[in-house]
Amino acid sequence: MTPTPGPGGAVRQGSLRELNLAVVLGRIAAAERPPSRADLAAETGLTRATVSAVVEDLITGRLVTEAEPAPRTGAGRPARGLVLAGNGPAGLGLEINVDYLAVCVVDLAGRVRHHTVRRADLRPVSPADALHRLVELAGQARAEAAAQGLTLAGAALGVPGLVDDAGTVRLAPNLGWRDVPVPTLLAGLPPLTERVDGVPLIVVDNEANLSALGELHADTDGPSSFLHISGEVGIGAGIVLDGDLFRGARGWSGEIGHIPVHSQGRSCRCGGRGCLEQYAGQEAILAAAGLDRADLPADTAPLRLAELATAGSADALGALHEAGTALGIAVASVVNLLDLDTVVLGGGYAPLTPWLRPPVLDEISRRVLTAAWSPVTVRPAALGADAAAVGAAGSVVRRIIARPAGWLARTG
Amino acid sequence: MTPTPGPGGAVRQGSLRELNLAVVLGRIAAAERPPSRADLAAETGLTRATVSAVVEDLITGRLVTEAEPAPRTGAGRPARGLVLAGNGPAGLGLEINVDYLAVCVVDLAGRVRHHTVRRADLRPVSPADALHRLVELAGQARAEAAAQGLTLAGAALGVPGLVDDAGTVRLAPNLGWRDVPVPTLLAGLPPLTERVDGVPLIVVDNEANLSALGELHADTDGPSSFLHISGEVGIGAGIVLDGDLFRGARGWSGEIGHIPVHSQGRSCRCGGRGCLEQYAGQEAILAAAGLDRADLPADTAPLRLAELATAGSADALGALHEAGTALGIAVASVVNLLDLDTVVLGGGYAPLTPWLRPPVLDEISRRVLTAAWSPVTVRPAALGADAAAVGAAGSVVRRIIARPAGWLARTG
DNA sequence: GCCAAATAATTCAATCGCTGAACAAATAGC
DNA sequence: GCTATTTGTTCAGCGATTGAATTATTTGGC
Repeated sequence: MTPTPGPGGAVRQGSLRELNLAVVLGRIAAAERPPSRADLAAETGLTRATVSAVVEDLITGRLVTEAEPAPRTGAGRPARGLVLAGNGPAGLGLEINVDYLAVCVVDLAGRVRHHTVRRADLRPVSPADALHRLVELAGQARAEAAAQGLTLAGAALGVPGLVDDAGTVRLAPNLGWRDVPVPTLLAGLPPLTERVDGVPLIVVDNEANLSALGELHADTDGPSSFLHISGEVGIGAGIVLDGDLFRGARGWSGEIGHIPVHSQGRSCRCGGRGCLEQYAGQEAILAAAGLDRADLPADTAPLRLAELATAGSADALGALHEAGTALGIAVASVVNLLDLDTVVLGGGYAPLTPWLRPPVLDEISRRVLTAAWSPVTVRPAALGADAAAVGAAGSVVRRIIARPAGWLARTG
Repeated sequence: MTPTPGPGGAVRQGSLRELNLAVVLGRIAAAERPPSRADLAAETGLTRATVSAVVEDLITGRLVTEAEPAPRTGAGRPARGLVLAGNGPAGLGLEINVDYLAVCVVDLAGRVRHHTVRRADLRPVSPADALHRLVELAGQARAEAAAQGLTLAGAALGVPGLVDDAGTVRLAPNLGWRDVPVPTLLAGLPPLTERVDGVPLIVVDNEANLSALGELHADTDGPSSFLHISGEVGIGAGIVLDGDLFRGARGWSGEIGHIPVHSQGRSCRCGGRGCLEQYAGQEAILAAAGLDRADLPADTAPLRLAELATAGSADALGALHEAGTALGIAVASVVNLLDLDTVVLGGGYAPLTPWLRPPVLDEISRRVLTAAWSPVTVRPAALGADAAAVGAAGSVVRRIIARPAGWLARTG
């Protein structure tokens, strides 16, 4: 959210306009109903004159448009409502996962304008090949966006693994990737090689992080600080603090899967014992429920489990209780450490929330000292399985809203 | 660090100067050697003319002074170095702990200008009485500060417990406090009742948080993101991210003492089992080392343990190893979650670092996946036992440096 | 149906703070 | 003693915000 001033942090004369562009646009984006220029002036403390000038810049830059049906209130000249433009810049979101590729386009207002999921087992496919297929989908998405009058302002790619600052995937165990230099592999493959505002068009990030951002985006009046847990084969968490993703010193935050929950329990491939993943990872739950993982694709497993649990299968219920307890122990540690009041169960956990929530809440109320004063909410994610793609596209849009000056400078 | 613009986040004409005052003052505070106006202009990108104007404001506001011995380099007119003033505003730091009261005064440059510790067992003393004694010490500190030409610009009080936004101590188990409304009790007790800049003069915060801030303050060229762990009777952690204390949704972050490390282990008063505190808390370590807690005051216990360990006592070494392992398990979870690269052992842990560090590092390298690529540093805190008081005073000073306009508006 | 009150948005001179260039100050080296 | 060099200040110019006045557009009362 913090707009970046000039080099060295100093605020130049021109930064003033840049900052106010961001403030006004941010208000328009966050508003419940389309605000008028006068509303914005009252909210921000700026003069109506200034707001008018700022809004004019935003309108000519295709970031904002006037809403036709102005909200009427009483006497006086009717206000003209301002909304985020639906024909300006848009974000391209990409996702590579174990058994599908996803691409989507999200406009400034957060609406998903295009969405494609292509199922394919990507484990036997080489990284270069997988990226090649993805670029093909991206090309279609770009054409579709153009047809809708949108201009892609950037792209973000989510992968289920650790990504460093340069965009190299250091390790994606479930995909079998190791030290894959995504930007290099994408070089020469249009349409993702351009640069926008000095920044490469494409940003690579962890899937769990982007899913958390997607949640923030999807539920705009939800809390701005929460823990989002993606339950896939591995377990990843995205930490959103004050409306911003917390990435850690090197962008590797949220590795929650190896928090020890049963210290003398099953040994884990990480070298520790009793890691969360051994009890609440997808394979562990399926095994405990007596299901064979080979029988069903990873993305249908949670739904199958939910069916069984609804039908009253003792094995399934027991497996979910055990998983929920383990999850609760880990979540309690996180809540104690960060004092968050909302936990979102995402990815494969979302459809299982009815069964996971009770044991999770149970462990929290037992272990979190402050839970007595202010309760912790545990709820399912608003977005579905491919939240990461939507979150990726949303992160692009988000950056434009936080710093509109960069976009405006491009178009002139 | 982020200076607060006007209401609604808007940047008014005058905010420009406010922001640049903060930028320039921040640079002077962070510089290795006294920078000249020209240096600041080069660093920040502002004009020398602007920097001169800003610096003039800072000098007349007694925040900055010109250093006499200017650092010479080559030809040309000699620069005049700028340093934080030693005769301007200062922060008052207060601490109430189980067996002592502490008061200190820290000037803008971070120098401790006054420091008093009064030993007393405060468990049998009523909160009102304890605060009364503290106010007495604060009065002496204020007189002392005035004698040195300093003006107290605010005060912060650290307590070993949970504090809410209003400054009420919700729970301080080791002190026996529950729902103690500190600001109310202090009302009517000068010299801590005034208001500065609309904010009450005194701020109450958790001791572990303030100790972490003290560490940030004491080691200015250290990293700006770290985990600071205070090992007292309870175990508290302060999380510093990017030079700012992370407080959580309600200010109750850092409750690390009840992370489960041995799930089927000793049952804890919190209701869980195998909590960290049961293995690495001061009482647990002493018991494991075969020492009777009643024999020695809490604040000398760590030193006694260090003596025994140095002398090669098998009991002491075993106790420290067990504590270090438990601590390592918990710290590994935190590092996995937040991706921090530095862990500071503070409070009672500081003198025990030589024995705690190896098992902690051992658990980290075993459990933290990313530790292979970038190692985690574990080191003792720079400040001693009453780091909280210094950190409290430092937090006051820190606020002035981050937002000098407030102070300047007071003095005119 | 017409006028007054009310609210929204724009226009314009004034002002505040930064910029850029010219200038004064102070020192090292030749 | 003179020149090159760097620091810090002065001053006109300019961009962005401000505040008041003006225009635009509707509701409500007579």
